[in-house]
Amino acid sequence: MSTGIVHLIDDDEAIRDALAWLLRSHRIESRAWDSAESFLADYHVDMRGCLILDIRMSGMTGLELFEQLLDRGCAMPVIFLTGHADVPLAVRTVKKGAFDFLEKPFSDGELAERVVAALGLDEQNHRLATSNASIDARLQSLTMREKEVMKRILGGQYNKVIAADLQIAMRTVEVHRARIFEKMNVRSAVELAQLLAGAQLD
Amino acid sequence: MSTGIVHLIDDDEAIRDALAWLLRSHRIESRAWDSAESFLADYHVDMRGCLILDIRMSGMTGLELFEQLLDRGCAMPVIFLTGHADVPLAVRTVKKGAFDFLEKPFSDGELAERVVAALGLDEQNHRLATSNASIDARLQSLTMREKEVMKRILGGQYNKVIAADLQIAMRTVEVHRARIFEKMNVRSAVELAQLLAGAQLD
DNA sequence: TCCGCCATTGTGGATATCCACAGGCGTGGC
DNA sequence: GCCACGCCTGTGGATATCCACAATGGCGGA
Repeated sequence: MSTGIVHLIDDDEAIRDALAWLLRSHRIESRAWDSAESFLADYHVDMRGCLILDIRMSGMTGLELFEQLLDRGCAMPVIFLTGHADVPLAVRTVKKGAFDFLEKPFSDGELAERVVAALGLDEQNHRLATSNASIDARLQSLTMREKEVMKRILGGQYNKVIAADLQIAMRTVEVHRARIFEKMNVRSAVELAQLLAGAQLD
Repeated sequence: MSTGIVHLIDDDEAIRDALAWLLRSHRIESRAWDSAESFLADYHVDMRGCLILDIRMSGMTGLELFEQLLDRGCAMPVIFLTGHADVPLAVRTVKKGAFDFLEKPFSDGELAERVVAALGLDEQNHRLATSNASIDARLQSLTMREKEVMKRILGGQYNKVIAADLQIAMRTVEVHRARIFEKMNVRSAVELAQLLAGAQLD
């Protein structure tokens, strides 16, 4: 069960109503916004779901909104609606990370299918982000010295070598190592390497 | 210095000549093919460079060629040329991995810029593939038992636990472990984990 | 001034690993 | 029949790690 909804952003009320109705008939919850500005005013990075953007709106365009969202670290998938065939624009936008482009007119089923896929991707991104945030928090809890030791542990160095490298006693390295494993919630250097390898951190 | 060239695939001789001339004026080497079929007949997975495909050709189309190449594990970037604005098609193809779409008419500089970027990506992909192939070869050299032991080493298990798990002596695990490290060219479990984490294997 | 935390160093001892050497059994290929 | 290889087990011993406990000094905040 997804906790995301579809954000409908279009300055044309008739379009918003039609889209909301269409999605409702597929049991998909949505929220309508009459401008990019009003959406941005309420936007926060923890928002879930996906966006349906008309590419051309008065005021801030769909593209400008998309750029803003990228800048703010938004991970929600974005589906563009366009009535004008502009291949270079579509290609450029998709390569920048837009989820999809839909050219009007399109069938109800087609839109619903894309939306379902987009919400699925949002769910997946959310799980990944949650996992990464947990790992990142653990990393933030390490002291500077612990980070220096951890870097060398991950480089495959023995405690004796780390001690020589940092000009401290091997016993000190042993203490740091134990603290690092405790804070990162792992039991060995291998587990630590695997944990960080599976994460995509900032 | 890239060892890749630009493969020009178009059934229109005038287009091929014009493109070749344009690229030559930018000191970019190219090879022309008058059909998708003729290119495929000569294609092999070790080919380097990038492709410029006209999307509509008599016989096998550019799209059909692209699908064939994906099936054959081709990693060379593909730039599509099209005279017809078809947003859904362009979006679908780019999401499948096409490097770019260029709509006619386009400027010389624009094409050259895309080609240079595509050749750069090919270079990067090649380095990655070479590294992965080396790692894969080392993995292939492991015996079945060694693979079983390695899996558990990477899972963070101690030798004593692996021994109990596989119903063999701990000394046996020690021997396998040493052989694994020798074949994979690492000195510790951490190095092994890092090696495999950095690789994208089949 | 006191307290908590970080960084450091140490003792003692158990467990895990690495290295070298040695040998047996089963299987498949020549 | 012989040989090579994989898998297995073992001895001996050195090195690396983990765990528990203990202590000191510096620093920053209350």
